[in-house]
Amino acid sequence: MQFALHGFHKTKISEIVKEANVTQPTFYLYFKSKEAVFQELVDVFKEKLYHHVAQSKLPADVAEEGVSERIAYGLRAVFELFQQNEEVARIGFVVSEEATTIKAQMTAQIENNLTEEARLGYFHTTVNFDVVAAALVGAIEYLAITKLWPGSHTPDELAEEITQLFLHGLKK
Amino acid sequence: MQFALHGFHKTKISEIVKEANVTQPTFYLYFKSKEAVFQELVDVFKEKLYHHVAQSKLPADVAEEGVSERIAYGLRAVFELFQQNEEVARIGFVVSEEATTIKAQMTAQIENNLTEEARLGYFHTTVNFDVVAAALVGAIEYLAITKLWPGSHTPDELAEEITQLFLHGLKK
Amino acid sequence: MQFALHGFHKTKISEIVKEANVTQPTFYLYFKSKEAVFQELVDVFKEKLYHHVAQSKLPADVAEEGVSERIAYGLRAVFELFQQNEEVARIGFVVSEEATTIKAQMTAQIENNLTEEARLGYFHTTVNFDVVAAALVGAIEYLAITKLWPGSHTPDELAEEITQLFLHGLKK
Amino acid sequence: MQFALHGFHKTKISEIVKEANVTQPTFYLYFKSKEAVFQELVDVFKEKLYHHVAQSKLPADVAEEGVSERIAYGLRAVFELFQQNEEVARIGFVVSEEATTIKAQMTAQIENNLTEEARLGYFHTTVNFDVVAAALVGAIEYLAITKLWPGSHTPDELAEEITQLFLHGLKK
DNA sequence: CATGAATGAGAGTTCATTCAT
DNA sequence: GATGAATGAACTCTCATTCAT
Repeated sequence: MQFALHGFHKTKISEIVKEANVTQPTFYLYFKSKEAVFQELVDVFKEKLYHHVAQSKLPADVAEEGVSERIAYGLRAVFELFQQNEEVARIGFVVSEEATTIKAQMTAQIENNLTEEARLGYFHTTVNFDVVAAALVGAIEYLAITKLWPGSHTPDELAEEITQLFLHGLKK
Repeated sequence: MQFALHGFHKTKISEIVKEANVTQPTFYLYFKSKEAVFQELVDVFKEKLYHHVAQSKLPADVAEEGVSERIAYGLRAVFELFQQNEEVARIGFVVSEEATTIKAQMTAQIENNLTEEARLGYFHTTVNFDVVAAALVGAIEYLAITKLWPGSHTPDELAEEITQLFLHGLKK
Repeated sequence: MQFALHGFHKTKISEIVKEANVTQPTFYLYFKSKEAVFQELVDVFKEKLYHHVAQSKLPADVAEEGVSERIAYGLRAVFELFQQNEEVARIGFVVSEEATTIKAQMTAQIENNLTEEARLGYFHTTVNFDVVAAALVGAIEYLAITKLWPGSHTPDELAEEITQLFLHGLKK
Repeated sequence: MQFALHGFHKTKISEIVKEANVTQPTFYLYFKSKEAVFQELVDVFKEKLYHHVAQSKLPADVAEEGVSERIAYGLRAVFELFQQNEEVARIGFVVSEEATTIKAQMTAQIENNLTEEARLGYFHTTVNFDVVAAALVGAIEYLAITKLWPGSHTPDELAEEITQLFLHGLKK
């Protein structure tokens, strides 16, 4: 899909329809406008993302030793969603203007989770969780772009690495 | 600057000149083309970034206990650069097409530094440094956008938090 | 065609399309650019001219009394080409910048022919054939403009007159 | 002078003033408009041409054997004018729109002279003098462009060649 | 007298969008 | 339901021309 590759402005209707082997008027038979298709794609992603995130919560009574697993699980789920819906994720998470909002929401949710878990005593509290959450979201985005979508790393690998890093750090 | 806010395509010469209270031909008195101004801004940022990064390297003979300091120092330097050159950084690091390349180079450099330091025995080697480096760059970008530029956090705070996080992790 | 009348610069797309009763974008539906259309017209003329000139050569074994005929034939062919393709000829031979080159090539070819024929002893050799060739090309151009295209003279008449003049001169 | 090289439309005021080492407002101190300068140059040429032509008439009682001389003399005078005033001649005789009119007038004058001389019995009357006159004017223009201004031939050489050609032709 | 700085008017071009068929 | 053909509106850019100083 052209939008995912070139963003909104560089994507021309003429190219979209050429790729789809239809004519321009046909496009307007199915979509109200260029903006509308784009928005629809963003909405599809949002739908998927929210549905996914809602389902990816592990039960609340996870034991201490399960925290790492829980985090890895959630990350893997996100990366898998991104992998299986690359185009739509690229649009909704990277190139659209709404991406800002979407990422903000995701950040808030992560911050919540972390705070909750910290309250349960799993983490030390020398860092601010809003910063950590933002760092995580930024990391996820850039890893998707540079490691996941090019195919050099699997969701599993990335989830493991990031979990390890964010839980234990680099220091020996 | 309009470019920093809206990117290249949504930024119209007509808006730029309206903001500057001049007419369109005046723009072309000072700049060769829309593309040229944009590229010049990107170049200015690149220049600053490379110069900065080159200077922010601590001496190689830093003692073990200095590693944390070294990393915090480097991060603070980057965040300060971003803060003092918000517009140009936004353009060069976020909205330009060259941003991809610029971030890739920065990632490579960070990976190098980390690998070197790991060889000196400062870090454990259970994570891949290319992933860590990418995670760091992604984190930096998103923290700049959501915490630094809105003004809620200082370069110092962000550098401290991120150093803490990346060195020691969240786990108690 | 506006180009033939006003040349490249004074011809505006807005006028072309007004003449054709369409809007400006329609122009770009059929032509790549203003420059491209113009060049295409020049190329069409060049193609025609070269093809014509190549074909208008009489056999080499023409008898002495045939030389006059040969020249008249060649001239008539050129004038006919100009008459039947007035617009394109005007563009390619008169108003385009490439016209200089095109006329230079034609001059060279005529010079060749004359030199060859002189070597066969048909002409006296008290004139330089490069000057004669240039004179002929200049004459052809200006006669086309002032006598042929306005319709006051036919290709045949012009060819006869010029042949007569260039072979025998005015002197009694 | 830029006009002579590039014609009216491709010549920019900005280039003219750069060449003259003055600023654009200064230009408008001395000339009313771009068009006005151009027209002034054309007028200068016209003035020179008419003055010249008026003076270049040999006495009417020239003897038979003087006709050739008379023609050569007139041609040489024209070529000399063109050589000594290349820029202005290029403008007035080649690139301006008025050139058409100027050449037409010159053609008419030449036709007159020829007709007169023919009436005196110097020429045979198997050619139409309007065609001959046009051919001569066309030849003069193109010879000036290709032989005189590039410097390969002198006015004298060109005048001799053309006189020879137009009086006696090529035929042995 | 000369100029630095600016502009009105208009050029070519592009693109999302829509009729008539 | 689908399209060939067309367009309104907007864009970047240029250039002859003119103020305020």
